[in-house]
Amino acid sequence: MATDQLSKVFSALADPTRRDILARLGDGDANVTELAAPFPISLPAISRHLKVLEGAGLITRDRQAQWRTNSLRTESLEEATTWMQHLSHLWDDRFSRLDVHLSAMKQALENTDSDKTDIDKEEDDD
Amino acid sequence: MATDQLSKVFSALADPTRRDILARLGDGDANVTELAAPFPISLPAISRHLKVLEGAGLITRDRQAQWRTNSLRTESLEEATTWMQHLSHLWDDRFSRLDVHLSAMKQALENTDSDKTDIDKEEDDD
DNA sequence: TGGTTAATTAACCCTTATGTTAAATGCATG
DNA sequence: CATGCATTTAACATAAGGGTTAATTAACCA
Repeated sequence: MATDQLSKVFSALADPTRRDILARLGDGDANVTELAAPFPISLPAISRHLKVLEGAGLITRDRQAQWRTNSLRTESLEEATTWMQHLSHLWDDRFSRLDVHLSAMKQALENTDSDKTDIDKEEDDD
Repeated sequence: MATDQLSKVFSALADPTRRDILARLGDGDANVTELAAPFPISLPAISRHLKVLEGAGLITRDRQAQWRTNSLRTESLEEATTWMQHLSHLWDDRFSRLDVHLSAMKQALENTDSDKTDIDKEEDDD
């Protein structure tokens, strides 16, 4: 199993179901049953996915009554993003061909941060 | 196995050895033996890691003679970074709404003598 | 052709991941 | 206190991941 946090984060993000869950949480907190609804897999499976996300620091969970509210937490995500950008920049520094592409992409994102649709479009639920 | 590209990328990044390899490639192209050198694992293991990285589109490989030059390729990395940033922004957007609420509450708390960080999460959000 | 070097593939082992169903836990309430 | 609802844990099956050593492929060179 992944021992370091970065490995945990990437490992957590490697599953489309978990990415879908995160995207949904980006839209607002939700409990387990609500999160499970759109998926064809069992509740225990979702419960375990949530545990993985929590272990990666990507969500926090709050027991309220018999419900457990799940909330997005972006610190870990940012840590991972930073790592990736650092790598991109290493490469850019050597060849600086992708630099324009990257900057444009970043800028585009910053300009449209209220665009809250279709994060995860590859939908791999079999 | 991960079928979609994004899953493959994150899955590839979930392994510290593979991340180390990528970081090293950020410093310049290298062949398999060179890449394997710093690691305590066998050459076939490294070879397989490289295959995973290639499958995720994170490196390209070029057979030159009996050597295989491995090069970083950042497009996939950027795709993944974009996904993560998008998610972060979704959350930031939501959080900034919450922030107003928090500031108000903080102020209220400062007016009283309480030091508690007992902050309501927004519950009925949509 | 045969030898050397670089890298991969094959066959195997063990651990982890992901799913299932059934049982258990936690909590609210009649 | 029994019942119901939300969620987790247990026990299990199976697939995938990552490592090993041994054998194989590929390219170069004498």
